[in-house]
Amino acid sequence: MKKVKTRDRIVDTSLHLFNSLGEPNVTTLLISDELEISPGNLYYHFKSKGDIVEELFRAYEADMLDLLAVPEDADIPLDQFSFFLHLLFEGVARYRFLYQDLVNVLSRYSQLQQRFRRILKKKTAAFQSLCGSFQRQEMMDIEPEALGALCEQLTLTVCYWSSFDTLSHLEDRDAVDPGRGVYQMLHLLLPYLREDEQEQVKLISADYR
Amino acid sequence: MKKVKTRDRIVDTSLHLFNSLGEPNVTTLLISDELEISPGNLYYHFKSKGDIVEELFRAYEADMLDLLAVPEDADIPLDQFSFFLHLLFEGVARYRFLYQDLVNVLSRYSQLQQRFRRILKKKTAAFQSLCGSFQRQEMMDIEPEALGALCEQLTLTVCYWSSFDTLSHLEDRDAVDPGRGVYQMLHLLLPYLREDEQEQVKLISADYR
DNA sequence: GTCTATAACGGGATAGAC
DNA sequence: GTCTATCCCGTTATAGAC
Repeated sequence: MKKVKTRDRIVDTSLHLFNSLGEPNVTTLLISDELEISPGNLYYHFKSKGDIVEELFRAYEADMLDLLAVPEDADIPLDQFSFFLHLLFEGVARYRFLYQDLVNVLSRYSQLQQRFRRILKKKTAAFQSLCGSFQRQEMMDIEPEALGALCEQLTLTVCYWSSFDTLSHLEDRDAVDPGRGVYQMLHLLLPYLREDEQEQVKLISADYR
Repeated sequence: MKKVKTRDRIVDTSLHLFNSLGEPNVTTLLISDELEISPGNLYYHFKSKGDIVEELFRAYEADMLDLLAVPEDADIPLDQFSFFLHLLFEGVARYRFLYQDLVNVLSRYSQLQQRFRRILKKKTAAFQSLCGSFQRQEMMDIEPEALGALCEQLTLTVCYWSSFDTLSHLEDRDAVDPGRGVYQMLHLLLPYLREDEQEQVKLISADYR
């Protein structure tokens, strides 16, 4: 029964507040209030608000780089792919505050820009390699040009789907369902799959509906 | 040679600054500075910064509602459709500050939320009707479920493409090219079109590449 | 490690002269 | 309509006691 360190509580609470209220709307005072500690105490652990954001970003970055290390020439089956999508959406949803006010956040913490872009590139590259795997397995048939557009579209959707979904369908910003995102992603892929695989994806995606 | 009214200059300059720096980063002082008028003068014309945003939003809303009034049962040819997309992207790009920090902006100017959502719905509905037209003309073949996913995807892309594109490819936030967005949209539609129409879209989209 | 108090700053907005 | 001066407030961050 170890006591949770204050530093860690600050990180957790900040993430939660950032996600539900938007990072710009969360003041250091609000964070310390929520934790029932003094503002001074918060600044003992982090020398600035930016440092909290930085720490959260580092965690996001680590999660993503880990997840996106897709083996270049493995045969990925469709169900494993949809599991991958699921993890991807969960990872993004966990740090959705980054996406909700992207331009603002990246402009105020400019050291994150490059790193963010690097992750974006990795996402597109991962989709390229996954589609490559599908093509080698003869599960997919797509022209090179359409492939480029598709992979960009998949990346866009990973980034923005949850914001879009929240905006257009829900009030409660704390309720996030990665499922609908996965469903949408699978539907992007669908038209380029062979008959059998289309059926398989329809079955998988029915669960996510 | 009529002199441009200060009020209008405030609106124009604000829009420009909002778009290139992000609305939260633009202070009323910066706006008045840029115009070489006093802050007090700005507040003579608008009683708050929010009122400037409100006015800009009203213009965006009017543009969109006008554009999205798609005739329900007309036969829309593909080239007209791509022209429509072009206008749509231009309209969004002109007010892109709204999208760049959407959650933040809508949370601070909450009276815009409903109206924003209404426009979003209209966009999806417009795509539904356009696809309906394509189906009636036997240019398109798509199952009802895939159609729903497609129209949501088109709406998502209209909203976020330009932010995404700027983020992933460009440094200069003032340079916006609606073409790449149109290209991406056409590629979403492509797999559901009949042979002949696919060729036609490929030709159209080649211009936008 | 944690607190209280407060400094320092910036941004939105107003008052009142011209 | 436009200006200058100023107020008010919220937010970040620090100093120094406990």
